[in-house]
Amino acid sequence: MANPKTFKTKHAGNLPLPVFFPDATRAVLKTLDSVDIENTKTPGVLVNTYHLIKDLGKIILKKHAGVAKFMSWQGGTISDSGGFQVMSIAKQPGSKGKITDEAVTFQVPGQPKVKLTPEDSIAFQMLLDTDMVVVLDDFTPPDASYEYAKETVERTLLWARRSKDEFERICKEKKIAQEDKPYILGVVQGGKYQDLRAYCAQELVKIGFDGAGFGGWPINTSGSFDYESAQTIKDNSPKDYLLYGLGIGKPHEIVALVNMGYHIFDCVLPTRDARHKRLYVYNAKSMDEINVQSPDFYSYFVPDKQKHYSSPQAVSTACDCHLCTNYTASYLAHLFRIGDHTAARLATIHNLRFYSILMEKLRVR
RNA sequence: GCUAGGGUGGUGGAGUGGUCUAACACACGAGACUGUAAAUCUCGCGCCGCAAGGCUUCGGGGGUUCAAAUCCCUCCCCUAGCA
Repeated sequence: MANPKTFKTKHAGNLPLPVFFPDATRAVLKTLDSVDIENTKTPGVLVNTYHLIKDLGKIILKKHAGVAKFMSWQGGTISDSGGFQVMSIAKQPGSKGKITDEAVTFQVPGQPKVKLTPEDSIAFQMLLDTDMVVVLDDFTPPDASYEYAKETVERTLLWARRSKDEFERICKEKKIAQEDKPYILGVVQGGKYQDLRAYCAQELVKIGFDGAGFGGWPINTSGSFDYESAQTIKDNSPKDYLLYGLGIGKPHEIVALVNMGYHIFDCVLPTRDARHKRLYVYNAKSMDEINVQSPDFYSYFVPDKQKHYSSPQAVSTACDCHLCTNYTASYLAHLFRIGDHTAARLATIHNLRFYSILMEKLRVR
């Protein structure tokens, strides 16, 4: 039982770990197409069960042999279960969403009501034909009481067992060979309560998964990153487990978790920040000088500032992305100021390349 | 030169006697964003001050009034039309 070194994919072979998969929630990475994503040396993307079940539907998917082919994507894919939407939609104050042991119901005004059971989520993810499927989980809110956190853990475990059963049932029904099965990930809830985290992780191991996800909100109520829970999950997982920081995170947080032994990450930050005019830049003059283990290895660069209006420099000389090799910071500032969508595209490309460089640097340790 | 309409903050533009540092918007500045209901949201934006608060503004000058961006006189400037 050795530490995993690669992530097996259907379309891109074995990807060296660790990996960061940005979020193409609705089978598109906002502002980019699949060729753009590939050019940022991004190895894979995450898609979302709740959003695709609502927007895409099973019938369309069946004609396209999986979401990767549908979006003409050559890299790896992971599907999220809809577990995050249990928190971001169903548990929002005023939401008409409902969570029971049987299922979660999402209701966003103006959008179709979606009811999702753990079995539905797995079945749809198998239809998406991704390289890793994730069990539906009951998200522990960051401010949850011990009693409520325990309730979410128990429901998460209940759903995990049902998800695993459904997974095996479908694999058998479709006669999927052992080596062709996608990875299936259990998700650890429990919030800040370490005994609940440990219990949840241990029970998931008994059910039998390929890896464990650090679930819930990774930032505690005082605003700092919850490394303690990450460590507890690591300590209660088998050596050969894939460890996945769900929705994580900022570059220095990823570095810390990779150092801890985590392998897989996804996050909206690089793409959303890019659209919000925040670019990540290495504090280095060239790619070779980047040292991601140093405390302040990166900074934010906000192009839409008067001081950059006439800058003839590239955003970063330590970056080989489409933006940095072809355009000046001044031109990017101009595109943002006039509100042209090309600005968001170029910034997104840049931030994705920042993250792919980060993971490259973390691989050659 | 005559006639008419105008001159308000970094910009566009409200306001036509008191509750005006002056709506709203843009621009500018600061911040947030973590398994995407987010190409979004929050805050600031005359000057001094941490704040309470104080001070100064509506082309220039003068006047009327308890009170003027708002009314009157005059000068300067802009736009359109006519000479």
